[in-house]
Amino acid sequence: MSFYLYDSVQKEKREFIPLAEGKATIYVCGPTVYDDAHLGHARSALSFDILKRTLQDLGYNVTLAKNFTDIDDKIINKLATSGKTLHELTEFYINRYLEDMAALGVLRADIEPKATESIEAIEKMITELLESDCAYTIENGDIYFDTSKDSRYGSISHMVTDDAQNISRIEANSQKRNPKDFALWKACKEQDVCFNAKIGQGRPGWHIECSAMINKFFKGNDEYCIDIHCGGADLLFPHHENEAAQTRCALNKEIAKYWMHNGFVQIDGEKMSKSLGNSFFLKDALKVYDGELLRYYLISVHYRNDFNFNEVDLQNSKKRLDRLYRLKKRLYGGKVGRVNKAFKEALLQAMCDDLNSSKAMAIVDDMISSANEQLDKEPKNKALKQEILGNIDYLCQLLGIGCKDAIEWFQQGVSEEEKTKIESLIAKRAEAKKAKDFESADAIREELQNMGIAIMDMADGTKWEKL
RNA sequence: GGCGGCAUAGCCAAGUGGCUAAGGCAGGAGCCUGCAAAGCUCUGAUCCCCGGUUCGAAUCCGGGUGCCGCCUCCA
Repeated sequence: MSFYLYDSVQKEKREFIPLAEGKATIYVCGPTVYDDAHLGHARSALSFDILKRTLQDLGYNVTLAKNFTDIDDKIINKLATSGKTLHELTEFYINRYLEDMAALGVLRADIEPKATESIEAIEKMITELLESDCAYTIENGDIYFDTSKDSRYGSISHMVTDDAQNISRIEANSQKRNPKDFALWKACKEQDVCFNAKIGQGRPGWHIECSAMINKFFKGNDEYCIDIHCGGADLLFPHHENEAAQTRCALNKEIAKYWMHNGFVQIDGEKMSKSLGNSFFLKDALKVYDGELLRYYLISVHYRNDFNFNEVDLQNSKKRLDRLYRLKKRLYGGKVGRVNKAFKEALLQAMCDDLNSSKAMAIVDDMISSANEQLDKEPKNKALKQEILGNIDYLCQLLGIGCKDAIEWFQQGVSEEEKTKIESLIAKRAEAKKAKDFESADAIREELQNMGIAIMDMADGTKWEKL
């Protein structure tokens, strides 16, 4: 089965043909670690997590790198008030990021490079750029990239290079050769964090990190460094344009063969930003909602579309995901068999079409309905039960959905004490039912309802769920 | 000012030239149930507007309207 992805540079779906047969190299632009991760970080991480899972399922040996930008203006600003060292501060947020991603079921990257641990590679690349006159040093010691030296500058984002037409908000800097030139290295100034380097004491600019780290960790071939370069839609310009330019000038090849960009997350139809006061930290969302539910909700919309996060749709997703767990609960404790071939093919086929997770989820819904229907007809069919559990198992592997324990899923946030009480009320109700005292039975059901517990009488006894 | 994206039933959301426009939530009907719940079945849209191309368009082209993003740090 071939994998097709929408290349956001060529603006069309392209068949994935890797640089090296059987291997896939992916680089995802990760977070700048000066604060907790928000829903946008989650969306990006999830988009490329399902990319990795799909390629793995197709048999590719996938190497995914996701960087941490751990030196940057915002981090330095935060340092002043935090009382921490740079390393303490960034480690703190890196760990919190990783915790959140784990809760969402995002697989750990194979390589997690940090800018501060790649100074040598960065310095080497800047030196090469200086030697070929693609970079220049200004009076204060800052080193800039000369965008005019790259004839293909603009080919990634398709932004026009004629600055007369482009009312840019780029600060005028008389020492820059071209308005679009950007800093590769920022020379040490007061109260700055500095690294010792032959190119002068200072710290790297944002764009050079990614280019240097990709070159450090991936060999690529004569034409490209890696297969797929991923990131948020906002990174296309200038970040990815600049990455590509540096790599062309320093290494004489393209940084990536394919580019993928995920769409934005809005909150209730508005852009998420601190100034609007609607920043939605994952940590806060995870206090209220299960990580797998957030995952399910966030991948229910195709990764390239914008995503409008809101409570109503999230609750809709909860109900939808509950259906899957009810099916899993129905087969609780059973042996997990092999996945149904047609189901697997259909799911994978959907994912191979530029990660159509939305379609994949519709296929899952169909599987759930038909499984319930068959189970109604043949409640004792062991092979059937095993296959359904096999399907759910595969779903967990491919999409990271349906991985949790089905009983626990419906009992989240219920204490042991409450559970005992619920069980005893259910036992009481069973007695009342047996004695045909439906009035008492219904009263107990209402009492449970008021506790936020829904019950359902099944063939093998009464089951309950936390609403 | 430059560049780009989106507009599908009450809501969310697939589909990008051709069989009955996926799927979910909400709503309606039925089966099941002591009654419910859960589960199953049935039930809903000429695809923002106007032109054009085509035997045929939600899907392609042109023009509107509306929303959003990038051009400054941003996933």
